[in-house]
Amino acid sequence: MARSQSIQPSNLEHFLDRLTRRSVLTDEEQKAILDLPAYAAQVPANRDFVHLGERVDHVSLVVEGIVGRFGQNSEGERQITAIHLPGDMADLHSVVQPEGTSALQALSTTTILRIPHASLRTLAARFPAIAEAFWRDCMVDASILSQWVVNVGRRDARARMAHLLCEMAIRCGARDKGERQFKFPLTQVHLGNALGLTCVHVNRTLKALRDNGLVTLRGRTVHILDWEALARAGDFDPAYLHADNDPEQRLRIVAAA
Amino acid sequence: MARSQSIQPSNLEHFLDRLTRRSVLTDEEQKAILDLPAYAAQVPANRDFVHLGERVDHVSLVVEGIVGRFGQNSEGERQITAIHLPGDMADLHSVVQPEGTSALQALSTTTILRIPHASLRTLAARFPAIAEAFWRDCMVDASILSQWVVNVGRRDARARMAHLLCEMAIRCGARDKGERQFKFPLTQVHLGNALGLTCVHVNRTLKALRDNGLVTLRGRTVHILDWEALARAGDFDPAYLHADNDPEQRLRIVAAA
DNA sequence: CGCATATTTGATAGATTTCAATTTATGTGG
DNA sequence: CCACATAAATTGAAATCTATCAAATATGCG
Repeated sequence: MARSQSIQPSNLEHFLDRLTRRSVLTDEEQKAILDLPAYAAQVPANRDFVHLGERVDHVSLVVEGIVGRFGQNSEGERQITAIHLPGDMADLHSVVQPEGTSALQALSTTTILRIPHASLRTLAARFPAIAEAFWRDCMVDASILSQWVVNVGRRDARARMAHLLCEMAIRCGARDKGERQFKFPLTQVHLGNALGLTCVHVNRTLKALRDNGLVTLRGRTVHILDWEALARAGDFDPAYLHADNDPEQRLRIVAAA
Repeated sequence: MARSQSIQPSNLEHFLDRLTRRSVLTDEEQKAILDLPAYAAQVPANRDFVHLGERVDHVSLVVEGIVGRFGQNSEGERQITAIHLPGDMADLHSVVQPEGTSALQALSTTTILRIPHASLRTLAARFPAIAEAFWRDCMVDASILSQWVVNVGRRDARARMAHLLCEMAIRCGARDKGERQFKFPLTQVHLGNALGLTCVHVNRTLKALRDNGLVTLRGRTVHILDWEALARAGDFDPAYLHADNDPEQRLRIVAAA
């Protein structure tokens, strides 16, 4: 089982960055977030650390590695519904809705920070602007989820794969022009679970993309050889990620104290 | 174009019901919600009333009819990502994230109430518990969306259809034992857009379900002939709808004023 | 080095789409 | 209430995409 230990909350900074990219928080509010109690845990690849139907009393912040949120059908076949990278709260929604209807799985060796609901709720109650930032953060995830449905429902295997790789490139911060590369340690089984495909077909789809000179996936890293072509193949428009760091776009409903 | 007029906010009661089924609100908070300004509009079937990429300054509450939220691929093929019934706020998320990445379409002749973001934000800022209830409501939608991915990604056409019809039966309140029926005025094209199938295959799938004595869809109403068998065929577990009306399960983080 | 896991490939079956046509409902004006 | 126009539902045949099954090869890890 995953072991826990109390640590300094310095890794909360990454999460705070994520929040302040889209929401406006005062220094006091930001400090309050950094002061949250957090308990680190190592999770080996392919381990489920939140199970289907489990009611949790904490959220899981991804510090290192990759986490998949998933549901499954009656035959136990998994469908990954979200991929969470370092800095993401994998289940922030559980703060207001702790009865879980999906589960969390480490897709690679992962470090998470567990943060008690109780602490987050105290914070949200004391600082309405933090509750607002949490809400907004959940809505960004929902926006991504919504595109996920479009991807799985209305694109063929090639376009699905291209779209996912484009999304991951942006979210992993690989935004340089020309050749981009980023670490992405998923197996082809994981990719199949994410895209609603079998791993055999994932393999063939990747081969086709590789043969076309669009992208290679070797070992644990993705090399994007032709970003324009990949984005076209995947019908990719990054607007839904709300990743542009424009301070003008940041919102705050609640007045500062 | 849809015409607007100011009306009494009595139709907000249905929305308030939806909120208080899962959140705890004081009388004052409830009254504040009912006092929201609202502008009614009629929308004919198949009209888009929020367009892709549009930035809205109001939310749309469904009063009558059925609304679909959708995205689309580069060829304009639509994928419905959520179906909203009377009492649902189709885009409550836009309060904290107004840049839209999906659009709204009337799936049948529909009446909506437009409620300005400004009013909702004032309310959320003044009553943190209302912001919390809004957040929670959005999370219920996200939970449904998550299952939608599982449905489209990991079930065949028959199971997909069965699952959707089960979900709609519950959400339409058709919970009587034995034969259930409910109004569901979608065309087979709409069903295809919801399920990631062509309308031709929708037709064949419905025929198969009908021939098996599970369900019929005639005119604008669904008759469920064998609920158990349909739920089994659709691999349906209603937990994700969070529809059980157990007062014990209602949450409130924020202290009452 | 050797086992376990992951990737790759081939052949075949099955599911879904596409294209095209026909039939059936639905609504509207006379 | 009927005739008409339109939208929706239905059906068939062929093409395409994806899954399934089975096996071989590669890779990583202790």
